[in-house]
Amino acid sequence: MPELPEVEVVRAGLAPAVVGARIEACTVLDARALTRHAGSPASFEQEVTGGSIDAAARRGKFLWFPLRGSDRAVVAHLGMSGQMLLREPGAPTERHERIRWDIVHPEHGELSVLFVDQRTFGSLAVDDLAPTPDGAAGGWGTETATVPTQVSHIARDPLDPAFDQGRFHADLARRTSAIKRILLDQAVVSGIGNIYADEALWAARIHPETSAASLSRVARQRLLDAVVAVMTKALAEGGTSFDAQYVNVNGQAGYFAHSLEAYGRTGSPCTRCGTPIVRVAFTNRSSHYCPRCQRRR
DNA sequence: AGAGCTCCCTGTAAGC
DNA sequence: TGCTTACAGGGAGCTC
Repeated sequence: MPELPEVEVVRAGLAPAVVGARIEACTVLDARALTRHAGSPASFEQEVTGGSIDAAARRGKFLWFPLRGSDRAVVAHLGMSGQMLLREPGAPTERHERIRWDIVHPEHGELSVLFVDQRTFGSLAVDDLAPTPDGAAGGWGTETATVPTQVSHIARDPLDPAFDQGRFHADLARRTSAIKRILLDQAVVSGIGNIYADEALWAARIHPETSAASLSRVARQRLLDAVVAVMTKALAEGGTSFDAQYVNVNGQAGYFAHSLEAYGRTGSPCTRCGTPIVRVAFTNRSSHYCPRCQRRR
């Protein structure tokens, strides 16, 4: 499932191909990919066609592509199964392809950008860009201090140079919910999904059901450091280089799977203490943790 | 405002 | 073997 490291791999893979490119044609194959778009599929196609992409930006799990001279951007969220793929022009339709752009890049020539999404939780939309309240760049991949209105409520992610550590500490100290729920709240800290939440809690030796407010400042910082460490490591292992001939930008997870310590390791020994990792239900999801290293307080 | 729940969707895998 | 059910889960939106 694409979380921050996977989405960043997609952003970094797309950037050399799409920044500076002009969208010559846009085809919506499935309107369900436009659930966040305010207008009709025809209006999406019309507005995107002819647009030139100025940047490939990301905050948390959201991507956006500012359109030149318009104060508007195409916003993309991959949901659970979304992919953005680069293909040669005229490439056959993918099984779950929802939207396609035919672009022309001044250096790389013609390419197709495919939005493919099996479970349709992802979407594209055209949205207004609004100034950031803190005046810093909107996210990775852009120096412009704007962010799409759909993304404005999303907190900066922990890898963002303008991430507000003080606000992170204050939010955790104030919230009484389980720390895992708070980690997954994109308005508190963005980019974390179920996998990296479990990994960071394991690394910081914190039980997922611990009340956020009960954590000491030291524990909060240890957790934040763990989030940064696990995401940085995942990103480094997933980094891919741009291939001008045939670019395959793949949003699927899995490359980091061999490094996982908690997620998906139910019954396997904790690599720190040997105790079997347990799995418990958690708000329609699962939590994986070591019952010995991550004692409930 | 915060907490906690449902819903959206499809493919895979486990269970009977 | 074939059907049914559980499960994966991001984030909007709802109620209390």
